[in-house]
Parts: sequence; C-alpha cells; structure tokens
Amino acid sequence: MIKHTIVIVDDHILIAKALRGIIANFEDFEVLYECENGKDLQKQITSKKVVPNIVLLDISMPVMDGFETASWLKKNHPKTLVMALSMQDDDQSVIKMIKNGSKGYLLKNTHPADLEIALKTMVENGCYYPEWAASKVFASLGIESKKLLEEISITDREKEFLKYSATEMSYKEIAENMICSPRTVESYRDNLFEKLELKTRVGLAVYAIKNGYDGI
Amino acid sequence: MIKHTIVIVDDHILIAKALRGIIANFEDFEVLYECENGKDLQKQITSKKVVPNIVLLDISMPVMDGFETASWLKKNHPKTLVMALSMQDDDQSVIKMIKNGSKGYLLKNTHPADLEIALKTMVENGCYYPEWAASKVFASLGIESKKLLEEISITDREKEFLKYSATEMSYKEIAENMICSPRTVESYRDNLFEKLELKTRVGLAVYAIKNGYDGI
DNA sequence: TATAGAAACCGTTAAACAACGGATGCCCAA
DNA sequence: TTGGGCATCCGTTGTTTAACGGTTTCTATA
Repeated sequence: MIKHTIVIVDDHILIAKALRGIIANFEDFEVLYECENGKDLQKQITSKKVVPNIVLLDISMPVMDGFETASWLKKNHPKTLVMALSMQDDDQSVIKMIKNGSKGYLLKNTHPADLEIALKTMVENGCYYPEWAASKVFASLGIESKKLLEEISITDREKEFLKYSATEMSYKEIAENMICSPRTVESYRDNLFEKLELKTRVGLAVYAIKNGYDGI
Repeated sequence: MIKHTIVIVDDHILIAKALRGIIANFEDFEVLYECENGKDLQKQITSKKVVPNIVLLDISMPVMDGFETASWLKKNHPKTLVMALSMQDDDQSVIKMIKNGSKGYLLKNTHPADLEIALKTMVENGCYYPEWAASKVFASLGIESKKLLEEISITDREKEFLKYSATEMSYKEIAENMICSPRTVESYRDNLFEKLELKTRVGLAVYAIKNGYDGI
C-alpha cells in the first residue's frame, strides 16, 4: 500500500524533526521533508516538484505564517490536505484556518495516537476536527462576527507596528522608530482595532505574540 | 554501557512524546517517562522513586513552571542535571533558569544533533550553554541588575492579576473580577513592575503570556 | 509576642491611551 | 481616468494608566 505523504512546516526545527519521528511509526504515512516556514514550503514544493498529500502546518511562524500558507496551498495545491498544529485554541485561529482551507486542527498537547487518528480521518473523510474545535465554530456561527468572514489583511506597515505594540514603548516612541508621526501610529492602531476587533493596546500585544508578529 | 536516564517535562504532550522519539535514537541516553508539568514531575519522582540523571524542562507551563521546577530539583535532587528547553531566548529567562540551577539552555529550534551534543556536553562537563546564551549572561553581568540576583517570588494574588493583565480588561474591570478595589489591583501592578523591572501594562501582558500565566 | 509580609485600601498629578471626527498625496488596477 | 487602498498627518475629548506618596488589618513564624 502506498503511504500518504506528509510535509511538516514548523519554525522549531527540534519539534519538526520530532514530529517526523512520531509519524515514522505510523503505518500509512511518511514524511517527505520539513520546512521552517511558508516561504520555505513554497520553494521546496516548486523546486522539488513533489506535492505532498498532507501538510502539517504550525500557525505562528515568523516569516510566512500558517494562515498565509494555508491560503496559498488552497489556491495553488487545492488537493493537499492541511492539518493545522497550534498551541492556541482560540476561536479566531480555528475559524481563520478553516476559512483559509485547513481541513484539520490539532493542539500540540494532543496524544500521538490521536494525531494518527486525526490524519487517517482527514484522509478518509476529507476533514478532521476535534470536538472542542467544532464547538467553537458552531458557537461563533451564532455570534456571526463580520470580521471572521472577511479576509483579514494586515499591511506591512501595520505588521511593523504590531511588532512594536508588544513592547513597552509608547506610541510616541514607536513613531520615532517607525520614522513617522505619533498620529500615524495611532491610525495604524485604530485600523488594527477595527480589523482584529480589539479595543486596547494590550489586545494588540497579545495578538502580536500569539500570531508570531513579535520578535520578527 | 549504562545509558543516562532522562525525564521530559512539557505540557505539550505531542512535543514531549516527539522528543522522546528523537532521544530514542541517541546512543547514550534513554527516556524514562514524560510529565506534563512540575507538579507532575514531583509526584512521579516521589512515587516511582526513580530519579533521572537529566530533566529536559520546558519553561512555560500552566501549573508549575520551569523556574519553580528547576528550583525544586536543585533543592531536592541536586545531582539531577536540568536542561531548559524554551521558545524564548530572552535574557531574563536564561539567567533566571541558571540562577535556579539549570545546567543547560536550548531553544526549540535547535537541530536534534545539537541536542545530543548538548546532552553529552552537559553530562561530561557539568553544563552546556550555546554561544548566544553565554553572551547574554556576560552582557547582563555588566548591567548588573539587582533583580536578576534576587529570587523573584510572585504571590498567588499577583499571579491571578497577571492572568487578567493579558486581557483587554481595565484595572477597574479586573478589580471586579478579583473582588477587590481598583486601587488594590494597581498595587499588584506596581509590585510586579518592581519585581519584574517593567513599567507598562503591555510589559506585564507580554510577561504573562511568555511565562504561561495567561489562560491558566 | 514582635515582626515580616501579604492583602486591602486611599489621594494627587501627569502622561498615555482610545474614540470620535477629519484631510492629503501616492500608486496600482479596473 | 477613476476609484480604492495605503501611508501620512491633524484636533478634541474623555478615560485609563503610571508614579508618587501613604494606611490598616491579618496571618504565619521566628
């Protein structure tokens, strides 16, 4: 029997390699290679011309994050099944990943056996979501937040600001670093409040960290 | 030849299991068992009465974090070598872990081969620090921050506040949730500013997330 | 039984932040 | 060529946060 091919995308090399080890024990799956981020995956896929059946995808990555990567795969390799792997279990992430074409969502504190079950289910049924993820989705359907249905696009400048927002700098200091006026910085802030449905600086900081926009 | 025994402490089961897989390939090391947090480790060690040579220790954990755990091991099992495993590469974490008895510090984006080298070096020389970690330590020696030398103890009430500090609640709202006056909450804040050498709410939020005090 | 530390509380002032409302110039794509 | 998105800038108002100074009560323990 032919094994289903997997590519792992995670910026933590140790974890990527470790996951490979786990999957090596699964009968029906084999790992082709690992990538450090979405950009890396794009390169590997186009250069090697080997498209995997499944992509195990970490969400928070410095260069091209899970959301962007899933979206790219959806457009360019729609047959590839994306399984999101995340530390976060927040509604936004789950729904955003589904929106961007992910067919599965697992937390990193899943048992290896459950990973195998999840992969098998995804291959057989087309998708796999644990109960908690499903319930989050259903719960959000009631709320019907407009933002969840939109493509949340963050401009480069806003991303730059997001990075600073997770520091102890005041907007004035951020402006100095971004070489623009404090008012401009406050505009970036207001735009992000709107896009991300947040209302405080702390919200931005938390978002920045959880989505890997800090530290870049 | 007798293998060095290792226990892995990480709240992300998948990662703990995966690390076990990696180490299984190392000649001189074997994993005894995994724990989800420091409390779990305490239980396992006392019940099984098997003390490992090495503890591979994640820093940010919900229940009993890496700092506390390292400190406990130092007191109760001083012969056990602690290798810290973290996403964070910030000065504070590195120095605090060393202070609490850790003999090694690795980032999760280390190559498996380097993990083996690190473990071997730690066993042979008593400690292992990658260059970047060492340079952070030396750099901090110049600055000579008093806080780094003190035991940073955070009270339960302060921990509770830390959790809230990473939300969009105002201090007034936090006070309502903690059932106390806003002024009191501001005292917790001021105490933490002092202890953690921070000066803004955002600093607290970032600290809370990076050290696993959020979401508890 | 002192004493230390925790938890709770308070007042004032200045700076930072958030919520409104705007405007201009630029470039790219329909 | 026209419009939309991006980046830049501005004013006003009110709230929140931060820095400074304190006090009282309770509990654990040396």
